[in-house]
Amino acid sequence: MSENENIEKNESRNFIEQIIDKDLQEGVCTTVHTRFPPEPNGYLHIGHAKSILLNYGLAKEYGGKFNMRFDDTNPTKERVEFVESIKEDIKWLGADWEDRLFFASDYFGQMYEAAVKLIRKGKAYVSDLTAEQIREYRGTLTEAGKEDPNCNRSIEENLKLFEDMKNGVYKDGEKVLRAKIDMASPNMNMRDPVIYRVAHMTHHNTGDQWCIYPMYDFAHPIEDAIEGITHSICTLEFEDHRPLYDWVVRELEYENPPKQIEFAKLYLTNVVTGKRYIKKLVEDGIVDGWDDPRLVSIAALRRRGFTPDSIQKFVELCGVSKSNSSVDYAMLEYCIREDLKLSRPRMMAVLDPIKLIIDNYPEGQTESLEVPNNLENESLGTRQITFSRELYIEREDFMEEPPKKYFRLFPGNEVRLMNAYFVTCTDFVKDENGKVTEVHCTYDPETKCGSGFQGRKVKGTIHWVSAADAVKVQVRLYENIIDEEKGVYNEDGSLNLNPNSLTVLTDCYAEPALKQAKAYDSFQFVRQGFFCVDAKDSKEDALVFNRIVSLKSSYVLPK
RNA sequence: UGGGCUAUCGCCAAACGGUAAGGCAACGGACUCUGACUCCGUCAUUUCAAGGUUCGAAUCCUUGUAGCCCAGCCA
Repeated sequence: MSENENIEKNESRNFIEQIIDKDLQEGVCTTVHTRFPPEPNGYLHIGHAKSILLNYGLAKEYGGKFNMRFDDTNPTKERVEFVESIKEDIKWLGADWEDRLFFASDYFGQMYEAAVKLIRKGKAYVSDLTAEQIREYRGTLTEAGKEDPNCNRSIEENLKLFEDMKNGVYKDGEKVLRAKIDMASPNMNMRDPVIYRVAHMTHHNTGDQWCIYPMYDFAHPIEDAIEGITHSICTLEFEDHRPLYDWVVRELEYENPPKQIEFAKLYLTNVVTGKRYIKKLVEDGIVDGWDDPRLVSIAALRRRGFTPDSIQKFVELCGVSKSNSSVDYAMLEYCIREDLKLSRPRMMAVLDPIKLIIDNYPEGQTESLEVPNNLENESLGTRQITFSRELYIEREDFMEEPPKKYFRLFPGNEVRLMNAYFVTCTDFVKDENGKVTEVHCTYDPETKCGSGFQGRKVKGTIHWVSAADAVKVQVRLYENIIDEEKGVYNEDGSLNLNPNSLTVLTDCYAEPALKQAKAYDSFQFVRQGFFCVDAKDSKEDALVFNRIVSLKSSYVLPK
């Protein structure tokens, strides 16, 4: 049992694992069966990933099962488009529901029967009250509610009325079925909650078969019980609903009652997940869709270049608890760097080019150099790159008047061109605006990479691409979409946006091997960061790279 | 101010009456054909506060304080 192994390894177990351990030990259950139950009313984001991976991970850890279930009990909000995108995202994350893909709507018949059972037990009644009246009768946080005038209808009358509801006799809102619990409960959820409402609406799954739909609080425990879910894991805001969840399970007399456990949602600092905010960002043209790489929807993370493994690792690192918290975005960055560091080729690309001319390198001459794709991972093999007289280097790798501790190119200084030769800066050219347009240098043929040259050392190594061979690409740099200084929201409730969240560089040069790159392929651009071919905008002859994350750096260029 | 929940390092998070793990971030230093990586070191005498019980308290008790959630025919 992996469960015992974990205990022996003395790994600290989160509070949910501790509950499950205890349940297993005490025979409350003999297996573990979890589920991820989204309503198909939007796109999944990083917060959902935590829930998905938690539920899936628990099932795997205990040798149990994991179900995929769409909680589609409210046709006004749900669309097939979302069920498809959700399935795609979950598969991509790696959570495998095998053959257990379910819909709450598959159980509408059983839910109807369950409601009838409650009526027969005198535990539910049909109410004529309007929505406003129900609200008034409910009381407030500090005052008890009042009895519904219909709460003492006979069982026969309730049965008839409920059947009429089902048969379309009533218009939307005209009648509801309420559970008969306690109008004076300090828990608002227990004040005779509505469990069925009339809604003449076409359902994405059941079409026009039903005109009454169960409410979440009634439907969810039934769904869990039918599927044999042992541990129904949800987020903190449902804590107050647990007494109702337990009430439904008890009144319906399920044999192996599922247990609801609540955990704290995952929040990331300075990100936007609210549907209405993202909708506005899309409408305002600030982002180019729900999968804009600055967003944290699963689709956006995928497009940005995050990997399922990096997200899995991130979720693990965050842990599971009951305290509301907000995890630093840096933790996510750490996880993706960890994943790509050894697994991706390290290529050279110049994002802000300036020409470097090697005056003592013969005009027209080129040479091919074999370079490893990843010095720390030999299995990635090698590739050929072309060296020539005219190269591009980063503009910030040259300074006319360098500050202290500047190891790069400046007049008289020698640096290493990565994978090639040492060069010494001899001169530079400026245009009429004083902008440097080219840098001149000489190279030392003895210092060739791989020659074993030990004569002297240089402090700086810079990257480059051969001007004649380079492929011109577009690179998009991202920053937090939120301006970190002042937090996510402005005083008026609008988003506090970072105006520099997107930088598009159209004049970048990459080494020719990158021409082969396909959508979602990712690389390290040496000294720059990790980059991923944009799946939406990149074309074979017009490559677009997203910067997934920069490399860490302890050096800041003085400005 | 009715009910429910939560407070442990800048950010996550262990510890379950036996003397504050770990990770991220940060900061030193070593190494380096990436100012990266790696390595080594530093980073809570104290757990929201104040009292109390105990040989011993982050853990138990008392009284406070702060934050989150609940008055949908949403989930």
